[in-house]
Amino acid sequence: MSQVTGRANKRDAVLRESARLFAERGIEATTMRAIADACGMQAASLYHHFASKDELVAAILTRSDAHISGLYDAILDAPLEPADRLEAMIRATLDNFGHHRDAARIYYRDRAYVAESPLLTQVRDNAVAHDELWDRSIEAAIAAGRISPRFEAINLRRLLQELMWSTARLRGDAVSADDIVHVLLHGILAPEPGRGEPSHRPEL
Amino acid sequence: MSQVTGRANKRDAVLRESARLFAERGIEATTMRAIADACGMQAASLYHHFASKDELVAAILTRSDAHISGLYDAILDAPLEPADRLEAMIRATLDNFGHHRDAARIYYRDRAYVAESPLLTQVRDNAVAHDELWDRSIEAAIAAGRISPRFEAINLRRLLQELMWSTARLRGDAVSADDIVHVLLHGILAPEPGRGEPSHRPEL
DNA sequence: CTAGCAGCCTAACAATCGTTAGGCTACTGT
DNA sequence: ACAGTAGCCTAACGATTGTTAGGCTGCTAG
Repeated sequence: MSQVTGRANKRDAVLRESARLFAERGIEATTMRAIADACGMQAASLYHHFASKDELVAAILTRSDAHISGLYDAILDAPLEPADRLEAMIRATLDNFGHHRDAARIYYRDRAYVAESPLLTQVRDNAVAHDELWDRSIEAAIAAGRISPRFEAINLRRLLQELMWSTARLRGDAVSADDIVHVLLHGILAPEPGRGEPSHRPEL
Repeated sequence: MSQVTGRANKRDAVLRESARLFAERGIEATTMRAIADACGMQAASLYHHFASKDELVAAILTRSDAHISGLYDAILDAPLEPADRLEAMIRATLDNFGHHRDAARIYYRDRAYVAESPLLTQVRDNAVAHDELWDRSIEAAIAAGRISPRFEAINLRRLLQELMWSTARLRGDAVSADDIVHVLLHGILAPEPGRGEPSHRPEL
């Protein structure tokens, strides 16, 4: 049981390289031979680790899904103000990008594939539950008057998701999660009368 | 002599249907046969209108590129305050989504393809010029103190572009351009004293 | 020591890809 | 009236796709 070095590492390498290629070029545009080349092996050898291309994709997305699901569960149990819960969910999503950036990009990019793959029913079911959590959180924040009245709940969820997911395409060190949260929140939170922004004094 | 409606319209139908499929499934994941099916014709018949799949993609992206380039040229010639210029550029980008939503999604999604296609050198050159305009506009707005000091110019351009482009994936009637501008601007503009909601009116 | 199997290889499969060849039909200009 | 051709068709091409078959090598459990 100690000879794990050359064993599980190769499988991880396949996962990592294929995720990178899927994210950059698309699932269907990335051939098994291209993945094998990136891993320094032959295409047929990939099938020693994964039964099919679909299963390889499923392994990438399932791992990321487990991570974000855990984060959402913790938020679900926490007693948070509506606006704080919303910020926590944004930060959880961005944290997932930090750990599974390529998986997030694949999920975001190849949505039609994700919607049709028979191996991703669990991921899709979780996504539905996550969407409902988003909807409830946004509606609560709206009810609490923390969101600009120009937005409707359902459209705002989709807009927020698109905006968040798009940042997974940025290089990890380019823009911090704090910066992204700052952009998103100060656009959707209703301005509080009599209170300026906590961090910076306005200057002109 | 336009008594037959299905004549010259067929080429446009191919452009429209293929753009829709490319945007939803990806260029390489969309086969010529799938495009032909969507147009009610045979795959080989597509080659009567376009010499190759690459040329079909190029026709879609070039048409969109011409539109956005025209909008940018008008902004370039207009005497605008830095923040107003930035808002005008955001609105121009969103306006392009309204007219060429699928093309924008293709350009945004299949970036690796766009970067390599020999038929898209003009589109790529224009994109470089547009990026430089974005950089200059952002730097000017920063110099004028209109942007939160937490952002660096180069990273902010990329962030803004990702955020804008991602909204092309939304249904056209879901979120208005005004709403998107509101989200973006109030996250990046430094708060102005004594004003609740800044409402700029840039003219083109 | 040796049987077994993990891990990789080469070679090849059927299916599908973008594309081409060639033919039919109906309209057009003269 | 008739040649030309736009617009579509069927059939097929070679290349590439995901995948399978079968074999070699070296480590490991008993």
